[in-house]
Amino acid sequence: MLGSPIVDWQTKRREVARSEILSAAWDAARDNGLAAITLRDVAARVGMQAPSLYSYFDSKHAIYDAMFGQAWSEYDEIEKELEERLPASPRAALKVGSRAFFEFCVTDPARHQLMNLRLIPNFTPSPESYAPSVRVFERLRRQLSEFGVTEDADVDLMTAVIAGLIDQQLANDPGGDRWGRLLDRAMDMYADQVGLP
Amino acid sequence: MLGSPIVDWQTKRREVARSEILSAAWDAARDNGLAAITLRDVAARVGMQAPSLYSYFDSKHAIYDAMFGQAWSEYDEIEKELEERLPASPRAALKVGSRAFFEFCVTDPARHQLMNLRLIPNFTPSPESYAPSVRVFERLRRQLSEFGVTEDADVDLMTAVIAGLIDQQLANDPGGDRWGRLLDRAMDMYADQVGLP
DNA sequence: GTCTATACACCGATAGAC
DNA sequence: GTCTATCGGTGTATAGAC
Repeated sequence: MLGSPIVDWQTKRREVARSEILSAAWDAARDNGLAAITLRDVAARVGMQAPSLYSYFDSKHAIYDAMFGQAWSEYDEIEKELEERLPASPRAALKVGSRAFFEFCVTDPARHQLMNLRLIPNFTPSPESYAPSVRVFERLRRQLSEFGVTEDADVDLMTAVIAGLIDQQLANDPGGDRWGRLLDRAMDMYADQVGLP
Repeated sequence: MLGSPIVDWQTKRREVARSEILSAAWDAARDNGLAAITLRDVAARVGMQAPSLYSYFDSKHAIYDAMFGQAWSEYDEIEKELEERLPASPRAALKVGSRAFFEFCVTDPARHQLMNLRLIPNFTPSPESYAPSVRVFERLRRQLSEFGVTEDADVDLMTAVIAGLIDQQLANDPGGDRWGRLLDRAMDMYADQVGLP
């Protein structure tokens, strides 16, 4: 592959810059809220002028899109590692897995809003950015099926219970654990419902 | 009360205008999304110029605030009527009540975002607008306590289950009923958990 | 009192010089 | 690739007509 290193340098340099921009965007989202991100602020955080961002992203939505993919990819990696040391007991595995997702969402509200809610007007993730979230969901389906839970409705009920605890925690007790401490109990409630041992 | 009719005319006229503005704001929210409301658009819908809105509301946030109070007041009225013909059976009552809230939220996503999520940056409802939502929550507490459910954690679990179904329905199957048809089952699951007959 | 006209600072986005 | 200049739009605010 002669000559390809030069392309790699350029590509890598570009990727580094994109990564720095995304990092600045996350900082801005955590500081002022996801919807309150401004290109001027993000640019200033990386020492650029606002229009220069357009050399790396086609639009503000493209930044949101990359952030969406990044967040789900990050959680996908966490779950991939977690999967190898998951308890054999269905209930214990349910509790460990749901706790991981709960903590991931609750520790960064802006990230959760982007991942799980549709609060950016007219923003729909691109297929590439959507892919890692599909991987996470398919892994959940597979894990549940190994415990004998195969009905779509059963999986939907599971996601609803976890999503509800996360949303209530963030909306009504941010920084606390009023709903977080209900998580294990909620998983037992679900396990009873779908007949898990 | 001589002379008071004049005051009433003025007050009523003002209230009518405020009501029309709010109605236009709801239309705009449903058309373009809650966060995408613009004062110029709202004003145009009621045949005004944008600055004229400041004669009726102190700021855009004041409009959101009034919308928040209006939405919860409306649901408070619905529940007040519903309460008189609630089934005696705890499980049936749970299903009827949760269905009412679910439908109210799902039929108007913009309203749900305003009522239950915190997606408008720096917006916190005023005490007056917050009051009707407290009334709704206290009614739920009272109804549950009549069934013997008195623990705060039990009430929190209930709100989380319903909130989760609503959020998943709106985020992943808007316009459908993929999570809506799980509502009765979820209420049975909850009733089992808290030991309701 | 209510409206129109106008202004300000900021936003996302684009054009074009270098 | 990065900059300056600029566009149309936004929330917000005030001055002043009627």
